[in-house]
Amino acid sequence: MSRYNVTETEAKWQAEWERRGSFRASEQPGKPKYYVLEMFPYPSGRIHMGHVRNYTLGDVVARHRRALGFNVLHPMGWDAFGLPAENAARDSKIHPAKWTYDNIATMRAELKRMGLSLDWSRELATCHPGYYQHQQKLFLDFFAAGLVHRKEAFVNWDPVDHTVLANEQVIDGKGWRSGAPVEKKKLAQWFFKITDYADELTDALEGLDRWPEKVRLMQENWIGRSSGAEIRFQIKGRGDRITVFTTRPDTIFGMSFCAVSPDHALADELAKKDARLAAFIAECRQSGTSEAAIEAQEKKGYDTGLKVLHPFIPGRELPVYVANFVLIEYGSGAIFGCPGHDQRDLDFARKYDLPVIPVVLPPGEDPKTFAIGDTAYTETGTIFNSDFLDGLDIETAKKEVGRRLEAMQAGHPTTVYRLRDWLVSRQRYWGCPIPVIHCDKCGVVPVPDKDLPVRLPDDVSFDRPGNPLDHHPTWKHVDCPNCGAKARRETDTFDTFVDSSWYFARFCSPRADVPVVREAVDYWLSVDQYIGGVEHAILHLLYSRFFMRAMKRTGWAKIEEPFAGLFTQGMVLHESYRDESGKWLYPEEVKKLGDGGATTLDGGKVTVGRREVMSKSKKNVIAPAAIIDSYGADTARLFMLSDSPPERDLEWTEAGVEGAWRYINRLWRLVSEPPAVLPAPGAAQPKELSQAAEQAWRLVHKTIAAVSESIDALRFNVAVAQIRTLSNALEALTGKGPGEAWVLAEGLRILVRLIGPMTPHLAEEMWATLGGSGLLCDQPWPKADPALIVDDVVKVAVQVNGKLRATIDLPRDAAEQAARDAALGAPNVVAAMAGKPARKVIVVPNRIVNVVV
RNA sequence: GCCCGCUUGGCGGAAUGGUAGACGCAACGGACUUAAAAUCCGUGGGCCCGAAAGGGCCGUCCCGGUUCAAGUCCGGGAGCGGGCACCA
Repeated sequence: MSRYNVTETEAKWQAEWERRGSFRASEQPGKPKYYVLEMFPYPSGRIHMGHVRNYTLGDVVARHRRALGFNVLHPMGWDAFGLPAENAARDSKIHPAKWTYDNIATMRAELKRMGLSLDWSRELATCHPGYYQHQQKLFLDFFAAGLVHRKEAFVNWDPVDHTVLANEQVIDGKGWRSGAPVEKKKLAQWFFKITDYADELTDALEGLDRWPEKVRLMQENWIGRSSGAEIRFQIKGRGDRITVFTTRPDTIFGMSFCAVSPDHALADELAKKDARLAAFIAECRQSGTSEAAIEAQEKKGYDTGLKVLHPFIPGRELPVYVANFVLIEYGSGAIFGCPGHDQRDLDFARKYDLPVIPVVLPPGEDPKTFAIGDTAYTETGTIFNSDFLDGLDIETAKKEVGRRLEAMQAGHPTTVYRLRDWLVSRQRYWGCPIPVIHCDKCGVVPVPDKDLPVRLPDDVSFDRPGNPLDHHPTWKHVDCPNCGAKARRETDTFDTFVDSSWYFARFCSPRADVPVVREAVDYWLSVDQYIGGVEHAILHLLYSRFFMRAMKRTGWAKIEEPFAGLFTQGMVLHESYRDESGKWLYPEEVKKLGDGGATTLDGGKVTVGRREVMSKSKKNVIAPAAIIDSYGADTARLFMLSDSPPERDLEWTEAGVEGAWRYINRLWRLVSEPPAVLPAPGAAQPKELSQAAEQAWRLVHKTIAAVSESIDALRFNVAVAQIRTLSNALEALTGKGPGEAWVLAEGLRILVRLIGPMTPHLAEEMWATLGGSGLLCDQPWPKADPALIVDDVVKVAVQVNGKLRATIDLPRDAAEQAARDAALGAPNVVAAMAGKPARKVIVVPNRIVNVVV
């Protein structure tokens, strides 16, 4: 028996595809294009199962679209800048570039063994000057267009490591590596003005109808548009005002205090003359920003002694506090407090004994007796205790207050956003240098285009904490391009999210000496199907949407939305194992028992943990390379596609892999050792088909239709099930009856094309064995014969009072009367009706008859 | 706290409001084999009646509703998971 030789076969076809350049893409005006993209990997060292799943999903789409006649672009690259390379440099004395390029070489080789239909000629790495020089150019264009600014901002500062930390790197208020309490420090940083697009980025979400609803919602919440009013309160005895943002201007008559953030300019000013206030502010800055810290933290305030005047109540003065719960980043960094209708304000008012005046009356409450207890009232109601607002509903009152504030020039309706400008400066070496120069005379001077790229120096050391670019003896010292005086290079590099915000555009013209070639991006973009993990639902996908708009503004593209279709795949899970001492064990270090338990290889006790995301720390990882070594890429691909719907998490199981492996061998046996001699391609269809052959032939066509639909909807697990149903039926053909050998041969030739996107190597091999000409990957997608996908006789269910009582055979599209008569004549139906007359009979053609008695 | 999603056999999962459990995994019974692996055939939601053929009742997290008909639609609740979070 000829066993399927995976290793040889897969290598053979991979070489053949590469030799022919089967998946090279080029612009072909007039041909419909299709751009399939999976989120490019970070070169961490090895390919992991998450990658395998991601790229397999994308490859099915790419190969299917190719077969449908689309001009497909399916590229691959490397998100190659980032911190792990610097850590490796520090810990193992390997240069970040070497570490990164070595990893890329390893991972590229691993990826190539998966048989992906990628255009490798377009490969790019973001750490290559050939990529990042164009990023620098884009930055300069954005800068010139006013989309970039430099400003002082509070950042997380690690006083031990001497570096800024991202929010994600602050755990419980402490630096993730040093463990030192993080300080909020004001530093000059570079920002992209993503907030300029806050409205547009929100509004355009609605048009992204091929994005998951969930991701659109997350982005909407993240941008956090909320409308309300700005109110400017006059400070008593001073010329200036405090500007406050509120979503509840209707509760203005319930106001009992004003509060500003400890980081507010007014607090700063007052602290200069008030040591106790200065101490209070310092204390506020100390305390952590973590969830737990906030939860535990009490509302605290410091009475500045200042008073503000109520805009609508002459003579009413209200105290001004500096309060720890007011955020400088949101709104104007100041609030008015209405304790009756805001829980935080209520907590604060109770602590400092401030008045609580209810101004929204819940429906059915008596205005004379209604009072606020420990819970602020935030629901709907009627305004009272509020002069000219009395009796109005909340929405009307908001409008009225807005109108009056405007008339008094004391405020106006406005919209604020949770979204903040994107801080892109990082005090890191392994990133794209920000191409500006600081000159004492000229200020910030952009690096002239002719001096690009600003290259990273190779000779850096990592033996000191902080930014190696800053420590470099010569790199930062340059002459001002403007005045020629001694000046200093910017030593910050870009956040790596900048690199990934436009790589999909660079893929359209990856070797161009400009960031992108307009004809190429105009032809290929937007990405028709983008596939990746949901963990990028906000940052990467939002930044890319901003970048596309910025590129349009600067003339590099004509569209706003980079990704027309988005699919977020589930994660790959595996059981975890621990031995008696609690040490994590790799799956290959345990022996599985039949009852779901496990032992160590020498019989020791093992605790089987729940299935969770594969992670190195828990050792519940399976190396893709090992799976490909023993089962081949097609097996891994088939298992991942068939076991779970792609959007859900997938549990990796040895048994499931075995199942996929068995199926591949079974298909191969059917093709290599068919039960009868198979007619060559093109043989005419026999005039007569046995009943079995006829049925199988109909199933072939039904399967074409069903699989096409399933793949189109990315329901690959269903597509695989449908193909298996077909192969089960073809397998049952003996090849002896009239036409059976022909149906078997033609059915297999179609089956091979249907499974081609999923198990491409096996499909090529079967195609060749079946005498197909050319490569399978160049074959068009099969077409279903509409006449064959409907049966002449259909099974119709018969219900009595909604309960199934019989199944009857009827000619397709039988007349209603005929269906009714047949249904009422079925013995079980007669019995179930127990002699009662049918009150009503519902006939759904070709499906069901329901008799109501 | 706010927002969102999910819940179907032992397991992964199928099912345009129309025969719940396709397809597979694990399991069990059998064939082949000295034996095992591989392979092949068969059984498979629960309970009940029947020797069998077959039939009955219950069943898609819980409670209620709409409908001739609900896993699917609507209202309420529980559990699990995710996102955001002192956002005024």
